[in-house]
Amino acid sequence: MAEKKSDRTRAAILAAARERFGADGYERATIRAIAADAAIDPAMVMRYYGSKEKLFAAAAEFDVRLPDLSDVPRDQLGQVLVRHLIERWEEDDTLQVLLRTAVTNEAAAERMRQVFIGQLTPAFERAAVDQPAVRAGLIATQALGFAFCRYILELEPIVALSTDEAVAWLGPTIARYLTAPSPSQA
Amino acid sequence: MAEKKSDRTRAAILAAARERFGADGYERATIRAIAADAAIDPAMVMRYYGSKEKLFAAAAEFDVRLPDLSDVPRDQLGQVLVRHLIERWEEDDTLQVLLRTAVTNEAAAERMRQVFIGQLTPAFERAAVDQPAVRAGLIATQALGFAFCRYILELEPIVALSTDEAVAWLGPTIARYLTAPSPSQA
DNA sequence: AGCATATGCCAACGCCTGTTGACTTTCGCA
DNA sequence: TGCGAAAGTCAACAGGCGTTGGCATATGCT
Repeated sequence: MAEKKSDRTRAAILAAARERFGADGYERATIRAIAADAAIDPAMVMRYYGSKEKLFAAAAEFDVRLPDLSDVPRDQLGQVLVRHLIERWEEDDTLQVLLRTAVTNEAAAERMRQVFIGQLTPAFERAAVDQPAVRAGLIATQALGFAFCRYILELEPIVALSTDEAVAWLGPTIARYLTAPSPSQA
Repeated sequence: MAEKKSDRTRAAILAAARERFGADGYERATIRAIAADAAIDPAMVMRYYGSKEKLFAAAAEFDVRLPDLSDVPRDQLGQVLVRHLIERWEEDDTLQVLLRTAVTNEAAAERMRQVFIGQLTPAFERAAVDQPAVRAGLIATQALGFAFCRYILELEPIVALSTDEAVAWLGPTIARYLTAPSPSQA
């Protein structure tokens, strides 16, 4: 009885929900379509998750899983961080869900803020970085912009980049946002 | 008869449409709400613009209006470009409309691609920049990411930046994307 | 003034949405 | 084998949507 019958249905619903929310955004992803993908009745979605909003909340759970940065050499911080973010991005489509929905859904926006400010800032504090909030914000602009162009807009030159090329291009940017003295020039 | 009565209604509809599309995104911005904002009947919107899609197409017209970059000193390119983009952003909310809608609306996404690849790339070509497409794409990631965090997500540390501070932070990034040799470090 | 045309309003349509409640089937345990 | 609960099905609801066509009003020209 460790695995009940209903658990698999719940999981199927959640997987379908993530796919639809990620592909269509919050409003265009309908309960009916999600249910059809999971091959069950729309009413089951309501029984298991209560409402579309609660289903979304469950589908948008995310942890950026930052590694410990305090023992990384200062001059490799950018590369390490960028590589982690990009790889985290591609192994888990939840961030694509958030990106696609945060634009019109306040709950998604709040969760995104929580990830990028609430999780990045304290990690930077622990790594003894000054002005951790501003730096977290700046890094968010580059990381989210990259994801937006690569996965949502699908700009050809950005889609074409390999992970290594992307790391090589973005690494120095992230590094500078992380370590450069306040408003600086080049 | 240079200015007919209907022209003002058309303009009122377009202004209301821009506001709603920019605030709510494509699907949540309803014809009825736009018409209410413009203080006219929903049927008028159809009469003047034919359909919601065509209204959107009219509301999302945008030109990035890049200045001529060929006579700007190489070491000021980043600052100049960033300042232009940010100021262009804030004087015209059409880009916010695009940003809010490109996520779920293919027409908006296509227009955004046209702006950032179709307008940036040839300008870089004229300024004798090598690999203009990749560089345009990279600059798009940083510019759009900044706008996304500042105007859509409203991340506090990014919202709090003044224009000058933003230029100081992003300028070197854009400059590097514009001039650094291919995949580089530092 | 009188008429044609431009402008605007109203009511309704067909469709799709999230959500609900009642009903049927399946399963696990005594 | 029975019985109760869990799991799944079905049809319908109320409301919002884009869109349409018919009708009233205002406008401008002769």
